[in-house]
Amino acid sequence: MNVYDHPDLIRIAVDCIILGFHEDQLQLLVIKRETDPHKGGWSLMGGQLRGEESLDAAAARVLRTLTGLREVYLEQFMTFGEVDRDERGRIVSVGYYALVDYERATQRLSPDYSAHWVPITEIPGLVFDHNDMVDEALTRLQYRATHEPVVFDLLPERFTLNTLQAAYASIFARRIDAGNFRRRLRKMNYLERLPEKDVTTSRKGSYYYRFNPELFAEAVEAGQVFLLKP
Amino acid sequence: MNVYDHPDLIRIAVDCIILGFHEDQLQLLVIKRETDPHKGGWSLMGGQLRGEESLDAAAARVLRTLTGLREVYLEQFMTFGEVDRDERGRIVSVGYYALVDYERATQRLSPDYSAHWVPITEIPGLVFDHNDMVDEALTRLQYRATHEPVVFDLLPERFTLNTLQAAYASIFARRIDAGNFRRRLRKMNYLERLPEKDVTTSRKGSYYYRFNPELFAEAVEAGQVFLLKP
DNA sequence: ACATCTTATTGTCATTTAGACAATAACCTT
DNA sequence: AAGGTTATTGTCTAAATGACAATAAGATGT
Repeated sequence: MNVYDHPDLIRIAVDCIILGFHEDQLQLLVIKRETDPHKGGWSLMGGQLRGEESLDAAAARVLRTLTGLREVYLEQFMTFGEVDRDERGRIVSVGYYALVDYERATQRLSPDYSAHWVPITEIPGLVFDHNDMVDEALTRLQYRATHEPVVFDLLPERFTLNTLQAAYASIFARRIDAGNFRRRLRKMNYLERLPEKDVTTSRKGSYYYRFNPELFAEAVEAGQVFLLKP
Repeated sequence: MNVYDHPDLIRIAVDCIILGFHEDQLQLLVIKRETDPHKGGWSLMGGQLRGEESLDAAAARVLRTLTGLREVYLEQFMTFGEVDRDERGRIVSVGYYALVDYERATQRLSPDYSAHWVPITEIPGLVFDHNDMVDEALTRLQYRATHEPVVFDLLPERFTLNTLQAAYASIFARRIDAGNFRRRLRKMNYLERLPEKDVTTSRKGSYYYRFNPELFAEAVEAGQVFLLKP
């Protein structure tokens, strides 16, 4: 049976705002539409919900199809249901955003969708209501990043505090005072300083750090909350 | 055509967490199911999404059907899509919560659904995943109430600061220091003190206040933000 | 009439946090 | 050894927070 045989039925889709961090900038992964309408237009990666999978599973599948990644941070943020949002018919779309490691995602990227990373400051016009989706996703990310340790999902296992600062600066689109930022970080004893240094950016080099989930769980257990304003 | 003829198709519904404020307590409006499954069980008010209406419109319709109210604060907070969340078949449900004036809603309440208010501290077992929905809605309300002036939608036009404090206390399920709370309120010049007093609770009586949306708009224009932590 | 009670309302104070900025430290280059 | 660059820590002021005390405004009872 083809869903197009029943035009009065409403279909459900899932769209993914896939975010990475590269060159001190938050980056969005977009694909190029292969079919009409809007053939050749920039689009988010999405897919129709299947009968046997949950919404979360559908979002994970869509993400996996494009990037090959599993076990990625995915958060549902909003569902879009305007009647005319998609000229192909009535499609309600559940929006998810994903936080991925840029390098890992780029390595395994499927060649089937003409995917490209675009810096968050230069998002092009996207098809349908996808620009609205991106805006909503970023708003939610800003909230989440201040209350939960999700930024680390954007970074590789080892990162410098400068990189962390740059990630926050990009998420909130504002400059951050390094001194004050580090003062707050110093209270988080689940940030482990590693012996190695990154010497690519300066002669002095800056220490690598690592987010320790076990230590964080202990801190939460002890009543400590993650709070990192920009 | 009957949707049941196509079991592999997924239906979309909208469920409303309708909240009011009464006797110093946040209250939830629940209905009694008239049909199986779970006939006689407590449920949220919901309804299926129609082809010609948006999600927001569907939520407004569902709310209006039960309470007769229009122009109510409604916010979509989460969509629920577990495969087995509803034994009637595959139904994805978009959750909205509504903030209503308890008295107004109670007056116009439809008699068709055996609706009842239950205090938020004594939510009974609800059908399907409706208890999860309520939890999520309250979490979102807590966030929204600290960042936007939505509490006033729960109160009548005129209210005392004690009532306002009680509303916050109930939303956040914790006691609030009256002195500190009022100090923060004093900075909000869009809270108009009226000449009348409420003398039902004390001999001294406490002034009625009113939220002035125009003044608030001006304050926002001037860069002021609403922020009211519990 | 006056002390008294209850509740509303404002004030005080110690502690913490935010934001701007200066000072030091580490390390490489010349 | 000097100088330059960046990482890292420290200082200081203003503002916010939280706990609590103090005052004010009526009405009531004697």
